[in-house]
Amino acid sequence: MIDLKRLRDEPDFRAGIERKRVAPGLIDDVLAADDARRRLLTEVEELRARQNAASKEIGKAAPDERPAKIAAAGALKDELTAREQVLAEADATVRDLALRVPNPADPGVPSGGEDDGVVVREVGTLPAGPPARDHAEFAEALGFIETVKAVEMSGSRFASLMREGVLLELALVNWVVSRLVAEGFTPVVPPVLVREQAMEEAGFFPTDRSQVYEVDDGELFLVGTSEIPLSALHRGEILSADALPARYAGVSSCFRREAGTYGKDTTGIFRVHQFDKVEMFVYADPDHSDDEHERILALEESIVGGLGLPYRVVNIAAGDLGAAAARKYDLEVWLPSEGRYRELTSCSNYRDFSARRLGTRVRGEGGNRLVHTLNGTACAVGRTLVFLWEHCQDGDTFVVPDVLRPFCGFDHVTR
RNA sequence: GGAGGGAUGCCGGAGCGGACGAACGGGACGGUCUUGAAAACCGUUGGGGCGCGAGUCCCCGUGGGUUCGAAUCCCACUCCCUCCGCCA
Repeated sequence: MIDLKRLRDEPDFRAGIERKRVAPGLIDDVLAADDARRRLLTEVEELRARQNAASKEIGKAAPDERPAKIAAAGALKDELTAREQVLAEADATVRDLALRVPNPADPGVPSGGEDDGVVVREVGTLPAGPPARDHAEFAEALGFIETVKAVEMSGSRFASLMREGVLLELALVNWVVSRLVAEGFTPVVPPVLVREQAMEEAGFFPTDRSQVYEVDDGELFLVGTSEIPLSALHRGEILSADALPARYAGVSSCFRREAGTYGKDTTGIFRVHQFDKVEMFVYADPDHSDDEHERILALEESIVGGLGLPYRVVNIAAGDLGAAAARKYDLEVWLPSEGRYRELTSCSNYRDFSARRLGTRVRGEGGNRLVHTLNGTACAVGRTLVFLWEHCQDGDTFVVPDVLRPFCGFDHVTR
């Protein structure tokens, strides 16, 4: 959620919001509603102060004076109750509006939408042409995935990973996690079922509710990313300054309904309802979150680059950032069968947007401040396999990238 | 799944419906003393909102309720503990 005080006081803050797609008038509506709310608040608090004082006197008063004083206090109370109701409505109005206001885009973020991201750099050499077989065909042929029975039992966008495909998945997870541990990340296998409250506090509800699977009559929800449980790790806490940065590496299955993607990426496992992912999540000191962001980006690059995949880094434009991110980089990898770059990983700086609802702060000299939170994909396993299967094959043979060989125990697969 | 007990500040632990944002102990921090340290002694020590400020309001697991007044009474929920049953 947004900082209303900054929205009120800092023109740049407002400008950053307006660079995202916001309903016209929303910002003015929030400000007006907040103004009304604060006026009511002052009024109610004055009434409360009088009511408190009146009640206190009753306690001290002589027994014969009490009935009159209780009557007077009762009258005050009725007035207070009425005003409190108006205040509660004003509160709700402000909250509803405020929740719709996105985090402002950073000054360094390009303006525009989906097509206006700026390519920061391109790394690696692109293959001359398309692969002998696309990832779906190749992986089916070599027995790495099974889709027919998976679709029969679970529906479209489900697949089984099989044989060496499984060993490759485990190798990827192992390699990536061990790298992150070496970088100071604490590995976590979190719950993938969470309560509605966790979804709300992580900022996924109500916006992305339609993308989420419900379980147990709506008691629990399957997470679409371990960002959700990782963000809950310090909810409501005031961390000591030396606890930051706190870096976590979540390993989990992720579940997404992929509503509204009918017809997109229908073959293979590029886009599925269930996949495994290693996710980075960092709680950072507000003064150093930009450094952390660059650090996460560098890690993502070294992982994708380490696998030998040609990629480019895109500085995502304001309109494409989503509500929470102030800045976001995507790593797009060349997909030979489509002859274009497709998103593999990304990393975002949420600043204090998410921490405000989570209530995660740092203890500091001049008072406690909200932490900044950042997240980034270390390895979206299934999709990484897609790229590897297209880049490291000749039609019948899959060649394992060097870095994974110690983790999977073979260097190629032929069928 | 059934039966009972509990949730208070960094920790432990009190708290007849009015004097409680909360005793007391421990810890931590600052100071005195000391060559240094320990001990002893003195002091400080929760969070949040609104307001230029004086100040004021809110928070004793969470959400409601009763009352002039709730940490204290009532209801619901969550979590923890004990016992029984079941179980990878």
